[in-house]
Amino acid sequence: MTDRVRFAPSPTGYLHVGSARTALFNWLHARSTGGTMLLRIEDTDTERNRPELIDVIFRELEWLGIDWDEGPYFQSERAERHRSAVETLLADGRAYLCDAENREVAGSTIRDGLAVRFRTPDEGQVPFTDLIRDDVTFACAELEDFVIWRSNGTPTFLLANAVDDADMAVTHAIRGEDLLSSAPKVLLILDALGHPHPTYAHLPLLVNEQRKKLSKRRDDVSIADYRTRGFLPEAMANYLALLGWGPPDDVEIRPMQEIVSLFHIGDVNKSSAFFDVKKLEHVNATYLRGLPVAEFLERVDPWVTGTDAPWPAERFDRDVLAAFVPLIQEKLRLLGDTPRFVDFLFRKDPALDDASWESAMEKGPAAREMLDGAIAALASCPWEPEALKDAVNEVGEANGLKLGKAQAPIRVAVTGRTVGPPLFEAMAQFMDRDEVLRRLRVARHRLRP
RNA sequence: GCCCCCAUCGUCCAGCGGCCUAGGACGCCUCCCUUUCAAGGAGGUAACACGGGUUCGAAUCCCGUUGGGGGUGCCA
Repeated sequence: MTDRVRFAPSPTGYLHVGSARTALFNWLHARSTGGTMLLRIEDTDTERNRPELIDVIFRELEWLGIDWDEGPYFQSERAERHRSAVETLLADGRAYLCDAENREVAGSTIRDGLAVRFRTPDEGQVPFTDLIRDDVTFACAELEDFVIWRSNGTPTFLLANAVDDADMAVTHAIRGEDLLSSAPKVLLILDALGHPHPTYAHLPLLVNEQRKKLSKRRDDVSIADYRTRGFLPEAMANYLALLGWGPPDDVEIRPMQEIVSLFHIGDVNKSSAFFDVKKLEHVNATYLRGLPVAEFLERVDPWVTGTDAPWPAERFDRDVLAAFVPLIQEKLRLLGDTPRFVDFLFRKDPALDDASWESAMEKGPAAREMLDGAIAALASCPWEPEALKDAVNEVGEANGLKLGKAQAPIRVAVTGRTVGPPLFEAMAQFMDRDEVLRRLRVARHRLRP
C-alpha cells in the first residue's frame, strides 16, 4: 500500500508561509514515495470560516507548484459521518453530553444545545511514533475530557480529523508541531472507534525574529504578498524546502524535481526555523538570473503593464524591454525591482530620485562641469558605447575625476538614479542623441547657475 | 502552574562515536574586477548553551540544569 498524505487547511485566513511549507512537505513526501496527496478543507468552524478564501488557497498552492491527487474534500460535507461517529461514542459510553457549564447531562444521543465531550481514560499512556521526533508519550491523566461535538451541531477539529483520516485511509499525518499535543486526543478517538493510527510527522515550526510561531496577524507572511512583491514560485518553494531540511550534498538551489528525489521525511530536523527574507531574496535573484529572456518577460508582465507601472501605458514598448532585459537581469532581486531599472526608457522625463540627485549633483564633485562637458562632447561623438564612454571619460579627466565619479551626474540626468543599467550601452542602444542631450540640459538647468 | 517538544556560526542547513584544528549557504567585512548597482573571483568574521556521566575516544549516547518554543478553547 502506498503512502497517503493530506494537506488540511482551514479557510480562516490567507495561505501563509507556514501552511505552505506544511503543504510542500506533504507534497514532497507523496511525490518522493510515489504516494497520494489529498487536499481536505477543514471548515468545521462555521464562525470563522471565510468560504471566499478557499479558491484563493487553491490558487496559491497551484502557484507554488503543489498539486494534489484527491480532493478537495470538504469536512462540512461530511457531517453525517461525523455525527454517526459521535453517536457511536455516546452509545458506547466513550463520550457524554454536557451543558454550557460543562456539567454532564444524561443521554446517549446528540441533542440540540448540548456539546459532547470525549471521556478520556483516567490512567494509561498514549504513546505514538513520530517520524521526526521518534517516540512521544502522553499520560491519559494529563488529558482533560475534550469537546468533540459543539452545541451548535458541528464537530470539532479533533473528531472530524480522526474520522476523516480514517475514512480517507490517510497513512501519514505531516503537520506543524503546534498540533503535537492534539495527537493523543485524536489517537484516543481513533482507538475508541476501532480505527488504525496514521503515522505522524510533526514539522518544526516556522518562527519570527522573536522566535515565536509565525502568526497571520502579527507577521507579514501571506504567500500572496510574496507573489505580488515579485518572488518567483520556484524560488519560494525551493526556499521553503530548506526550512527544516537540507540536501545531503549541500546544493541548496536546485530544481524541485531534484529535491523530490533527495527528500526523506525522516531527515527533517526537529528545531524551529526562522523565515529569513534575505536568503529568500538571494534564492529568488538566482532564479531570476537563470530565466531565459522570453520567460522573464512573461513573468515580469504584471509589473510593467499594470496600472502601477511608473510610466504612461502608451509609451511602454515590449520590444524595447525585451532588448533591454539582458542589461539588467542580473541586477534584480525581485520582479518588482524591474520598473525602476527601466522607467527612464518609457517616460518623457526620468523620475528623479531625491537621494540620487543629492549625491550626484549637490554634493557630488563638479556636476556642473561634467554636464557642460558632456553636453558639448556628446553632441558630436559617434553614438556607440565605447565612444560615449571615452567622451565622458575625457571630460572627467579634465576635471580630475575617474570614470566612476564622472559618470554619476550623467547617469542621474539621463536615468534619474545613481543605480541602474550600464549607462553607455543604455544610451547608445536605447536612446537617441537628441533625447540624451535634452535630458542633460534639463538637469543642467535645474543645477544653475 | 501543568504537559509536551527543542538546543551546532547572527540566520538556514550538514554532522548520526574517531575522517571535526566542526563543513556549506545567506548576511556582514576586506580585497580584486568594474561606467553605477549587481554578478563574478580571492579572503575574513562567526557556533557545538552549561554541568555531570558512559567510552580508549563525544558536537554526536545518557542524566541533570538553564534557555527557548508549543499546548493547555464548544480554534485548528
